[in-house]
Amino acid sequence: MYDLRSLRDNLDAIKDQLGSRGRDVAWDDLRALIEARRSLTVMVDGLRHELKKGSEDVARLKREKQPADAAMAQMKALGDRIQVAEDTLRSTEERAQDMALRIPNLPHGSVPAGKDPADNQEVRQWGSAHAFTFTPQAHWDLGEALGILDFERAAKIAGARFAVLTGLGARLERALINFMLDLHTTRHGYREVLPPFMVNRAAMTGTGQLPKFEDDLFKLRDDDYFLIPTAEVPVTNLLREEIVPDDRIPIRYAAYTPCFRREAGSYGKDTRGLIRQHQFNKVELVVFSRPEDSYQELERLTGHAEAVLQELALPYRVVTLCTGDMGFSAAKTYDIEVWLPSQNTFREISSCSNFEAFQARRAGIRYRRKDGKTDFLHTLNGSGLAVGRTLVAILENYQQPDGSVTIPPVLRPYMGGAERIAKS
RNA sequence: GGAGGGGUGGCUGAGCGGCCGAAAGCGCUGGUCUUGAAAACCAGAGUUCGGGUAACCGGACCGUGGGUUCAAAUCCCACCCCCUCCGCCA
Repeated sequence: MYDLRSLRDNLDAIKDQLGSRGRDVAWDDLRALIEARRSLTVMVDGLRHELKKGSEDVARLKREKQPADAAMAQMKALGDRIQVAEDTLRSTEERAQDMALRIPNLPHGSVPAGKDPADNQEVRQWGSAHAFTFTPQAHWDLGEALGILDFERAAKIAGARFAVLTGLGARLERALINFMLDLHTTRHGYREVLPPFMVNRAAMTGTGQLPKFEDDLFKLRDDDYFLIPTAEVPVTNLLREEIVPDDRIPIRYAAYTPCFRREAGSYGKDTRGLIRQHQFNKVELVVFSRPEDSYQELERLTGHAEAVLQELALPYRVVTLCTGDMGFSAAKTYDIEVWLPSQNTFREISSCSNFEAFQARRAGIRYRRKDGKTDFLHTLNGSGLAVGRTLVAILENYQQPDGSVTIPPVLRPYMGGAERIAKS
């Protein structure tokens, strides 16, 4: 989001630069609201000043045993006027604020223009797809045959887009979580965090899920809590309304959490398998950076996510999302896509974004610069990685002609030494 | 869930409804002193909104939101959070 001050000063420039990303914004209404807020502020401040002075006069008159009734009546009337003006100011400010909260972030200059995933730009590829001597099976067929995935019973106890993992499947999921966290905390310098899986409205607004995307979230009926759609929400909001000393920056957190998404509007997409679930596990990387370092940090962060796939020897590519495919809050996003042989294509397994000061302004995340001034930090995050999709990639890429699955060597210590998953 | 106590500046902690953005101590920053450091002494220092090129001026902020009053950190109400005890509970 933009603060109202810079919106007022740069409204036309912001509107131009947003282009089609800003097509939902009623710019003229917003401009009028911001200007009204400013003039109302001037008025209210003046009236309050008068009231303060008047009240001091009353105090003085009373001290000097002078009659104060006239002054008091005058101040009473002034107070009533202030009340009215303040109410108007408050509602004007709220409306302006609400509009500002619905404006998406400005894409960075290096982001390719475009309207859909077809316009994304491939940055690099790593590894090469295994040449199968047989037709590779989809992970859901493999998993069900191996007795480690159970979608039918998941539907019975919960519904569509849920899965039950059992036996070595459950063990593999847990192994992946531990492997990823260990990698990021010991080799990449992240501090591990285990946050709440439910957050309040303020946190959701801070990272940009609210107010615009409430329909995508699971919400508790009797409390104003939401299930987190990603660890980004609780972890980024860890520093909400704080001013961080310069010497603590950069701050890097790695967090495992389940993620909950309603997937409204995705009917018919990826209906089978683990790719698109209402609940999935993810290890998330979150970085707080000085503004001048944030794009360097984005490259690092992306590299840390890629390292997981390299360790697992899974082929992937990195793409830069175009302006039309980027999320609401991001200034620049790299997607990492893993190779899925059964679909003969790359599928997203990580999304690494620089939000610049967009989230920091919403959440009040600031730091004390060396010159003593406060400034907003830049926030970044990336999946490191989506665990369910990683499990999918392992099942499909490591499958054998007999339907068993080899366990990648780096995971074996986490699997009690097991080397393969076979039908038991 | 029941009973009681409490939420004030980086921290500790004062604050008769009016001259309180808020004492004091600690910590912090600059200076004096010192070969250097410590100590001592002096000075400075919150966040935010608006006006102004600027110096500066004005408003708001004492958990949050309402209310009473000419005037609220101080009084009233609701909510949130923390602590103690009881109940329940992994």
